[in-house]
Amino acid sequence: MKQYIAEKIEQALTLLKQDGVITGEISEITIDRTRDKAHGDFASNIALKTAKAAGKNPRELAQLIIEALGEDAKITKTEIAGPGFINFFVNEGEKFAVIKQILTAKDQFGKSNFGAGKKVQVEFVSANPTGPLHVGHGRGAAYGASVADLLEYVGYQVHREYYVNDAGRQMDILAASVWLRYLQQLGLEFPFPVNGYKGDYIHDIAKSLLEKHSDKFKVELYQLKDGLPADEVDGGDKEKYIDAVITRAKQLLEDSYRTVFDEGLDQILADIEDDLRGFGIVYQNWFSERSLTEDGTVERALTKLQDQGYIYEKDGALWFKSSEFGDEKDRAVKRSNGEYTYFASDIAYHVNKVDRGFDQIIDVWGADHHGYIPRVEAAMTASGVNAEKLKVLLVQFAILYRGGEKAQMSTRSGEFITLRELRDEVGTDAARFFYVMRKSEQHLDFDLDLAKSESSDNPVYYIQYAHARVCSVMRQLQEKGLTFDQQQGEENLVLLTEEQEQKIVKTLAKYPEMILYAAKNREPHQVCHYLRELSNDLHTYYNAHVFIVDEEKLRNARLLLINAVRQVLNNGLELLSVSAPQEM
RNA sequence: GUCCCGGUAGCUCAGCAGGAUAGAGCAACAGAUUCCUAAUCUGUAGGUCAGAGGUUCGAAUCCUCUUCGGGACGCCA
Repeated sequence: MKQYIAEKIEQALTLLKQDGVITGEISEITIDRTRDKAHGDFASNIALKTAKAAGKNPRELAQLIIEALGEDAKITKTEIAGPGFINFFVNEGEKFAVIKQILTAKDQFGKSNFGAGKKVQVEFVSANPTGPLHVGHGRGAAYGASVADLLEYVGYQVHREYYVNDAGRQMDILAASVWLRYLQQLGLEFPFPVNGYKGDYIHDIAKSLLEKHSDKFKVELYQLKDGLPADEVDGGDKEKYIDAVITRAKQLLEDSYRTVFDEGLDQILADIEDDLRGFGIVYQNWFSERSLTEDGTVERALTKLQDQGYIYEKDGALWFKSSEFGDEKDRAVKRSNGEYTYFASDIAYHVNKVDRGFDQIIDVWGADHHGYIPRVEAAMTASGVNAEKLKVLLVQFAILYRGGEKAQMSTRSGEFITLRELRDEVGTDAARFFYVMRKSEQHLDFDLDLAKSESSDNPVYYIQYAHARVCSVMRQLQEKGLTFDQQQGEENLVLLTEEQEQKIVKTLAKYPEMILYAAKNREPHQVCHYLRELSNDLHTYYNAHVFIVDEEKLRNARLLLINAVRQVLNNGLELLSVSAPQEM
């Protein structure tokens, strides 16, 4: 309907332009749903916006537009209001059309082909596989997944990808940590490095390494310790110490180092994948960073930049002239020790993304990485790929609260609370919903007590209960030996004259617009707010009127309406990967 | 110092491709159940939209400055 009115106005304006009434530019046509019923159903400010170009006062122009609109069966009345708004009153029967649309389209209602099949890649989470996902990763996971799902919903071809940082120093630290725990399990006694990974899961990985390979990777204590610098506890540098341990591990283990390394990587990655699947997230691809180095992609990407003169050497390291492309300063791509930096593989990765033919590339990053954006864009531009295809979405931190207190640390291990612990505590539904409830660039206060509570204060329960309530009414109908006659309901929708019914119809009609807006702006929180509103409409209606009335026509019309509500609640919840229970 | 995000009711937040009287939820207070789930609903109260300028017929929304809070500024990832 909104679209329909916009088109009508466009026609009217074209007409006026032909007649020479309007000479200047016509602004974009916007149609708003009115807040006040006295202002009709829809309103447009087009006369206000175009007044200057037309050289007329707004009300005068509005009158001319209305005249040019002509008669229309769907619109019962138009009027000029305030400074020059045009208010539209829509035919009653026309408003109910959405109910039939919902029940015909079912779970397809709200979907569209706005994206026209364009290929979009969404990369999110991409946490280092050095340990289980924690609650800090949860928001990026829920947000990235919802954005991806929204885009798919409106017709994009979406490719979800997890970039696995399976190379680099952090992974070496992991491998060394696993090996040291393995040695300790074999009876070697030595203090664990200050900078090593100390989580319980490291012991588990070491244990399975021991089970699979027995003492194959065992060395004597002197081989391990001799000649190593001091760790922090002994007055040394913890960074230098752990690097020396890594070097020693590689020397002693030789080819077996990779086995130890992969044992840690594979187990943690399997855990992450399982965790995310449990969180309702499935990727199309897990992209290995290591593969970029191994197949020479990184080398080629850097050579290309070098050939164009964007790489230079300083202090034994290689630098990319990102400052020539808008970055604050130049960035290192190869360290003086000969290893590529993370940035080097990221250059290769982003060029690779574009090469794979995506029309749009979306990276979901933590807000603390925002300073990283200019250098990646600089690298893309310097590499001759279109940096405008990249859109980085930043997600602010989520702070967990329990009993009014911050609860970032896990009470048991003293480490960060894992995502899995969170899901166990509040459930996947609540976690998915709470994480996307706020605008992504807004800090999120995640109230664990609220997420767990089975009360109307909890928006998840509130919405799910609205869905269950409709199902419950339908069960009641059956118990009373009555059947729902959809056909008769459709024929009698005009009987829905109560204000709560009118409100529901209005809210239902907004769903597709809301979805499109949310997708275009990558704002899944819009869906949350919408679902709460629709649920509120339903609960209000429920309390004000009985649906299963004796009068058959009215009864079926009402049941039709609440079934439409149930369908839309179901669609919205499904989009957020939150379940829509039949009963609670 | 530079850059990013934020400041809206006591609290948590919507609204910000400019539009008509700034909205929810929680908390507070007052109510509603012989009736489809009270896991619900209704009502009351609550505001210098951080502050100051500017653009505009019109600003919470756009621009500038100030201020407060969070974050980022590595040969880490």
